[in-house]
Amino acid sequence: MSDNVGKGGRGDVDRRVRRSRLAAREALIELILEKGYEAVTVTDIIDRADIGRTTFYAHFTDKQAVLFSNLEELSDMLRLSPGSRPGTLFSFSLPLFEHAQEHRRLVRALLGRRGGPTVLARGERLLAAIVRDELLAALPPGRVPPASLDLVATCVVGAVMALLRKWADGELTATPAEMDAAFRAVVTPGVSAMLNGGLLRGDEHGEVL
Amino acid sequence: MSDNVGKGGRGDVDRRVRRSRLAAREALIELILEKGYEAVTVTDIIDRADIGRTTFYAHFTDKQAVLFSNLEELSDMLRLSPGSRPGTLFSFSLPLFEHAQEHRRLVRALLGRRGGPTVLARGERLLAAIVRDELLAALPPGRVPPASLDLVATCVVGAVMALLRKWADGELTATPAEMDAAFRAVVTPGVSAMLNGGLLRGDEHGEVL
DNA sequence: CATTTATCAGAACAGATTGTTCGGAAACAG
DNA sequence: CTGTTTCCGAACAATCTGTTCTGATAAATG
Repeated sequence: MSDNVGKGGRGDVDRRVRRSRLAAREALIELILEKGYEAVTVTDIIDRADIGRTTFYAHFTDKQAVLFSNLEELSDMLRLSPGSRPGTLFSFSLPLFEHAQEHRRLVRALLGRRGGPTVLARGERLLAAIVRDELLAALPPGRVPPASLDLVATCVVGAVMALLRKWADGELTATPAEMDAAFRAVVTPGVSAMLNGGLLRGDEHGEVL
Repeated sequence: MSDNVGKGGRGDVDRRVRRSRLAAREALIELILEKGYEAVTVTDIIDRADIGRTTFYAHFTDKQAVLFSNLEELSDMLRLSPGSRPGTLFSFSLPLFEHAQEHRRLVRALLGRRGGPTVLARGERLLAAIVRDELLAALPPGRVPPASLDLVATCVVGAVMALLRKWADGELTATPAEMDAAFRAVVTPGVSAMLNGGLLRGDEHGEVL
């Protein structure tokens, strides 16, 4: 059950299996976009995918398992091109938004308002790891990582994900370049100041300028 | 049904009604913290709250209705003290985090990982309105609101909500003051630069525009 | 081509959840 | 005390879930 690829371990899965699984995944995406994740039932999926109930439960344990199966496709997308021009913070941003546009349909189903919360959480964790690494890498050599590094990373991830979500839902019309520019303009000055200069002396939350 | 307070419109609701509704709300919170929102069933609620099935559906249409009923308590909490010392951006931040700590249990149930996504969306909208107003107010007189104001507001809201969520889930241990400081340190420099200086000319690595 | 093997469909199933309806008991208000 | 409102308990149809059968069918193998 669940996700076993089969005996060979290779990509040489039975053609029927591939067909059934793919049908279920695509059916779920369509249905999410139509009704929202919560409202989709297993019965809906097998009806739309035109597969038997038995077949479904032979490959997936849950509705959620199908979702995760789809998520891998998306997470492969995220794990691309670190780019990493060395003086540039958050170089993942632009490629991320660009690829999101190419796979907009999928992104919308998974990350959008109609998508499930679990996927969002997983996406956040994924991105958080990337951001954390970049922050550590961008730290001037010799500096100890500030205690508030987690806080900063959380802010950054939150900002990116918020942009991505609102864009996927159509509440935001912007090109990838615009979103990248806005994100970077908001976040980069503060972050690099913290990395190079003092971390966060309370600057007694008074005048911020 | 649903949410009518009664004839008087005052707080003079029947004691039995008050009792039943409160019992349902508190039961839901407990159950969310135990099992997560999705897993909670109406049967669970009425069992825990010790009210009849009929009674439940007499007061709430849905599981979600109970959730929203709880949300009002929280949203009242957010709609406090604009503070608004006039040169200070995002003055809502510290009070927000402080009040979140006071009502941590509620915040965790509603906004945390085990909470429902709908509430989160509503909370975001609420916060987005506040942020938008503050951005417009902080704009130097005469300047036209940049086209990317929505993008910026989205980033800011995303950062705050991300902090709040991770903190509620216990994945982040920080005092309200620390969270406020981190949030402000990350976001404020970039935002005020955009408001006062040029909007988003892509400071090097972008050539956006 | 024939055989063996694994996958598939269809139906039927128990269990759980939802939202509704009924009659009678209890709490409330005047 | 009397009439009204709310509550409870039970029972209900409808839906969804996850499992289990049996027979059909497609694929891999010799």
